[in-house]
Amino acid sequence: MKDLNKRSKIIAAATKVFAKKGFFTARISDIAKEAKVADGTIYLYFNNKYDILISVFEEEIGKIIDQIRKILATETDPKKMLEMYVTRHLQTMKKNRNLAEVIQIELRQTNKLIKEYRNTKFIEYTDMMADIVRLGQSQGLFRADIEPDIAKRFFFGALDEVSRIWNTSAEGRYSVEEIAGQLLKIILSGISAPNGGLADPDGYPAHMPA
Amino acid sequence: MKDLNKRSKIIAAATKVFAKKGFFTARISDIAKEAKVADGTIYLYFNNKYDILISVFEEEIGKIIDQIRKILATETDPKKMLEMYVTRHLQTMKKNRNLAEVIQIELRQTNKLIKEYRNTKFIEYTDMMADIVRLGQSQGLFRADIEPDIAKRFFFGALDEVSRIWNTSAEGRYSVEEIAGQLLKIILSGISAPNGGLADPDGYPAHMPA
DNA sequence: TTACGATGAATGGCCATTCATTCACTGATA
DNA sequence: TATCAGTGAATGAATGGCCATTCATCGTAA
Repeated sequence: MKDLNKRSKIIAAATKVFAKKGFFTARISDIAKEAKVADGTIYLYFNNKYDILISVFEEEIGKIIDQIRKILATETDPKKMLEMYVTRHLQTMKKNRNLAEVIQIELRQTNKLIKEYRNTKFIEYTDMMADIVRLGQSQGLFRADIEPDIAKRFFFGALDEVSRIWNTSAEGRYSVEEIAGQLLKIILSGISAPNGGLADPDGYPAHMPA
Repeated sequence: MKDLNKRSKIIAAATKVFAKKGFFTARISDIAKEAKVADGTIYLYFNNKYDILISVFEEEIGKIIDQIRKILATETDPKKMLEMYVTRHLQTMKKNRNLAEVIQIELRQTNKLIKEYRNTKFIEYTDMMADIVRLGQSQGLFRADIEPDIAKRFFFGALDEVSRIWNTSAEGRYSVEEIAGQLLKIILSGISAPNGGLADPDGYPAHMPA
């Protein structure tokens, strides 16, 4: 039987190598060397280079989804949930820079390479955020004139860009907690209902979906 | 004299091709064909493939910077300025999908390829946003406990992710105006001072830079 | 002895880059 | 006006290097 453990060893190695060199400049032989495995061995576990990338991505995002699901289950307050999501995301990306980079690459390149591939895992992940927003809205805690499906993109983009910076520049000026705190301030006061969810004194018209 | 016009023709072609195929899968011959020029001609104007990418990026970002500078000069209210920045950015990216994609690629790949390259144009662009935030803070309009240098990343990330979606999925559900409006709601109520910039009733501690 | 995972050298294709050659234009000469 | 070098841009076929993928072979566990 093929060694399941070896598969994860390769995935771990690939994550590292992709992060460091980027998908295209990474060589299969780099991954093989990092995993302490022969080049050919990789093809016993994966169809081709793209397949490795996708596997890395899905596996890792899957892990995060599970973790965050578990955490969110312990909470019912949407504001707290948002806080948990953001904090957890940033913590994970900080701890695992490589993963953060692979997400960046994958998100922006794969759909050009493999058109058939619909990134369900990623959608699942960001939809969790949209669901939290919806929950908050139904409780009158979040403003009703925000579209959850736009908000989720917005928030994910913000989180992603922040962790991109960690990896790119050596900007260690701010701690995870500090950044998470700042983002949460903006997000929470950005979507909170002005006065508990009744009228909107700022005069923003409520959004009407078509 | 070398034809200056030809240089821009190549840049335009490269923008298109990079956007469609991504930097790495784009072939020089693709760009040449798109620009209606021989392969070799490209090397009369650029040193190599990366050079084309960087030139595309700087040229295009440069244009946006000039435009936004001009627009901002007509305004003194930081809230309005923020609004202009966001709207303009989204409009530009919507009108020129290719540019949006090139920015994505460039931002996430080049620094792996060419370590010497410090992306000053991009920094200049996002710093404009940080400056607006600072201005608003000095006038007591924006909350003082937001770090402009974190906020700028956050906002840029959000904008960028939103325009990524335009290009990736065929999500034409929302109009530019609608999305800009939503983002502005979140951003503005996210950083506005709770009560005109005096005390902070929400109990957020003011941020103290180290 | 068999079966099967692992190996890594060899293959083949791709494509950035080069460069010998062509082309187009200028202006000097008669 | 016709002819002829001289100049430098433009061309695109050929080169060379790189690297994903393959597969003949090896080692080993049952």
